[in-house]
Parts: sequence; C-alpha cells; structure tokens
Amino acid sequence: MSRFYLTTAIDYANGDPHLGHALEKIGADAIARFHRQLGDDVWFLIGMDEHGQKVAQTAEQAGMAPQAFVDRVAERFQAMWTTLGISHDQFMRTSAAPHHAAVTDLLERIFRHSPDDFYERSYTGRYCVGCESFKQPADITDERCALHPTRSLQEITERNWFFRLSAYTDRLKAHLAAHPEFVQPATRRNEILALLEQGLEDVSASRARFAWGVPFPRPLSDGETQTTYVWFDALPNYWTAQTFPGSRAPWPADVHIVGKDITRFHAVIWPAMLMAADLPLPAMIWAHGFISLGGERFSKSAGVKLELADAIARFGPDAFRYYLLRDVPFDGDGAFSWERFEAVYTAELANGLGNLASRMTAMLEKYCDGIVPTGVRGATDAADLADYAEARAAMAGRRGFPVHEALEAVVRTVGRANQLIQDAKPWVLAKNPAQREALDGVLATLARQLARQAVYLAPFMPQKAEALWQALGGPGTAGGTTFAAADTLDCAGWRVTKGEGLFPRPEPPAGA
RNA sequence: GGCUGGGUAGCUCAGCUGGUUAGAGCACGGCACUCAUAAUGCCGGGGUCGCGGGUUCGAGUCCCGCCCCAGCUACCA
Repeated sequence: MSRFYLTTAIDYANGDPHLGHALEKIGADAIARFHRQLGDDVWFLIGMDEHGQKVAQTAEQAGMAPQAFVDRVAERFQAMWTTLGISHDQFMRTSAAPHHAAVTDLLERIFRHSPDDFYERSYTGRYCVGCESFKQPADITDERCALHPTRSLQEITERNWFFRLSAYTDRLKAHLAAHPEFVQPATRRNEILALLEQGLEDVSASRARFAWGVPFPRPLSDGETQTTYVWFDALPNYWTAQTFPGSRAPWPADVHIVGKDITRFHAVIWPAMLMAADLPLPAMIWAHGFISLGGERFSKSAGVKLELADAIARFGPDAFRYYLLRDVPFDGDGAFSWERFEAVYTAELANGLGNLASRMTAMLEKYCDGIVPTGVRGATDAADLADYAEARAAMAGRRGFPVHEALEAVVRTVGRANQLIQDAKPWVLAKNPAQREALDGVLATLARQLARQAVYLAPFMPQKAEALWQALGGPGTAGGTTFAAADTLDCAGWRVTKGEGLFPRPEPPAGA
C-alpha cells in the first residue's frame, strides 16, 4: 500500500466559500477518494489561512475579535465541505497553536541550516493608507493608488526580515530540470521556468504594522518583534499538519493542489524554504484553472456571485460535483451556467446513467426475479476495463491530475451498456425459452457493468454511487471497494431491487 | 512591450514526429425499438481547419508575416 498525501490551498478566511473554493475541493476530493480505491494510504489535508491584515480588518469591521471571526468563517467553510461530501482527513487552521509552534520551528530550522538566508533589510515602498499595504508600480496611476485615488501615497521605509530567495534560482532550475513533473500542467511550468530565467528577488519574511499572525521568532536588531509574513506562515501548513494531535500526515506531500494564481508561491518560494530548512520537497504542484460565472472570474479573493447553496439545491450535491468535474477541465478554465448544468444533468445522469440503472433493474426483476444470473465475461467487459484503465492512468499523477479525463472514460461505459441492451434485445430473448442462456448472459454482463460503474463513480458522486450499489445488492459499499476488486467482480446471486429513480428528470418549467 | 499557450462543425474540444473522403460529445433532422426516468439505438445535414504568403509530389499538421484571445511579467492572497 503506497502512501498518498495530497493537500489543497488553505482558503483565506475573509469571506464565505464560493464556487471557486468548491471547484478546488471537489476536484481534490475526487483525487483523494480515487486513490483510496486504488488501495493507497491517503491523507487528505484542507483548511484555512486565517492570519493577515485583511482578516484583522474584516473582523474589525464586523465588530469581532480576529479569533472569533475566523472561528465563524471556518465553521461556514466546514459546513459547506460537509454538504459537498469532501472527505478530508484533516482540517488545518493556521490560527491553531500547533501551527504557530511548528512555523516557529521551521523558521528556526532555516536559521540553523542556512544562517545566511534570513537577514535584515530596509524596504522602501509606496504605502497606501486606504489599503494599508504597499503598492507596486503596476497598481499606481498618476501617483495614486487605483483603489483610493483621493488619497496620496506615502513613501515609507520599513525594516524587515528578508529571505534570500535569490540564492535559490539555480537550485530550483536544476530541480525543475531533473523533475519535469514537479510543476504541472506544462503551461504553469513554463511560467515558472520563465520566472527563474529572469532571476529571483529576495522576499520579505516578516512585516511590521499588524499583529494578527505568528510572531517572527527572532527580533530585529533594534529589538522589535515583527509578524511572520503571510507566505512564511501559510505555505508551511502542509508541513505543520503532521504536528497536530491525531494527524497521520506524512512528509513530503505527493501533490499540492492549488489555483493557477498561486502557482509561483508553491513552485518557487515554498521549495526554496524547504531547501533552506533542509527538508524534502513535495513531488508535485498541480495548478488547476478557474471557473467563471457570467464572464467574471472567481478566485480566493473574488466576491461571491453565485450562492453555492442554490447550485447544490438544484439537483443535489453529487450532481453538482459531477457537473463541475465533468464540464470543467481540471487543468484549465471553465464557465458555470445553469443551462449547461441542466443539460449535463439531463443528458448524462437522468437519461444516461439513471435510466440505464432503471431499465437494467427492471429487466432483472421481470426476467430473473431480481437475482443476478450467472454469465461469462466477454468483449463488453474487456472494453469497459480498457476505459477504466484509462481512468486510472489519468489519476495516477504522471500527467498531473486531469480529473475530467478520468470521469469521461467512466462515462463511456454507460453508453456501451445502453448499446449492449439495444443490440442484444433482452425483451426478445425473454420470449423464447431456448434463449435463456443468452438472456442470462446479457443481464449478468449488465450487472457487472453497473456494479463497476458504481465503484468507479464513487470518487465523483459518493452518495449516488452507494445508492446504485445498494440497488444492485452489492456487498459492503461501492466506495469501500477497490478498483482491483471491481475489475474482477462477479455479481451472480446479487439481489437487485428497482427503487426510486437515481436521477429524476428535471421538473419542466412552470406553465410549460 | 516581452515571454508562453491557443485560434478546427452552432457549442465544448481531439487531431503524435506532414500523407488516403478532417473526427468525438452536445445541439439539430429523420428512422427503429419498447426493458427503461417520452428514456435508448441507428442514420444524416453541417467545417474556406484565424488571414496572407512559402517549402513539399502532398500541410489543419513545417517556415515567414499579420490579426485576435488567454496566462505570466513577484511581496492582497
């Protein structure tokens, strides 16, 4: 059994969960569940990034202490993940004591192993009082901050701890050259290579002006203790997770699943920190795309534009998961639309899988008293197994994690089952007792097809997969069945029951 | 501006190192069937492969130029 440790980005705790957050967690959850059924010993970490000036500000605006505020936000996120069936093993919160202690340890480890990498330096920048942050040239128009054009920018000099990121340019280049799979998909890897080619600049490791965070372990030469800068607090969460009570998080991680907007932090700063601390690097950074709504992008810091609850309520959490995983390529961008959601649901879940289950269970009850007959495996099984092998290949990580390709391969088996029924015409065979063996063979094949579908769909639609598995009378659970077992299973003797439709067709519009 | 990737049927996309009538899914039209959630299966219409040159016996596939789109171009995360 091989170990598989995957993480998602920790979500910034200054608002409620939105579609963008959900896409990442659902995709990661499908990967986690898939690897459990591959037989891997999976540890799946998600969580919250709860520190920083913005959080402190938002809390203040809400009239709350920062900790009370993030407690409330974390609760909302966790409730959403429960609703969506996210099967994380650990929920990180950076405001938790073990994280503070472990971040401090990591920073001290860097001081110890790479004494030259942290140093004091003055940073001079254009500070916007409205934003309470330094502005980059790109954000400045006519000497004013784009967001606060009525105020003038101040030139402020601040003394901080800096991290000698520049010293890692060559080592990072060498690592990417030796491990082409380290950053995926390829387009993100190209961006990182371009960045390394231009050379890295040192980055702040501590900040003055706000206290909501982990105190930087060593004071500046003038005695001031500053707050650890966001990336030296947030990124280490993947590593600090193992210090939490009850955690079995190993190190290094097999894959960090992140949004494409934060690839560089994970592919450059984080590995450099680990090198400085003399710790092993994660095997892969997988950067997924974004989902837009009405042309507007979502990201961690974008506003809520779609009530997640509404989308989930439409056809249930599993259908929502299916739609996102099927219609949004996990290595690129996609767009949410109600029309598309309904079209995919109707065509593939109601008319496709749902109807297939319905016609198969009906025939088994009608022709076999609900007991799956004995039948030998044939070409249909072989063709299905080829598709499933493709699904496993897509999820193996060699080419990153194109989750949509895996699901697509599984969906092909639904079409094949419908075709088999049409070709074999069991209702014709049933009229002729001499064709009994042929009829049994077809129905047994269909049972195996549905059973395998339940098992392979479990990572994508955990609840619906169990409902199907139960209707088929399978032993144990679909999600608890390994793919290896599914590939060889025999359903002879299972008691099938035709229950409620798995995916009811959408209600026609009122008045239509 | 620079770097990277992309522009192929109404929509979303496949088309590896150049080679026969350019494919899939969805949508659309017709036919068949009745086990099924008026579901399913079969057949079909539909493309100047962004534009213009070039190389080649032959280019969606290579070269040059141009147009358009997306991402990146570092301390909000």
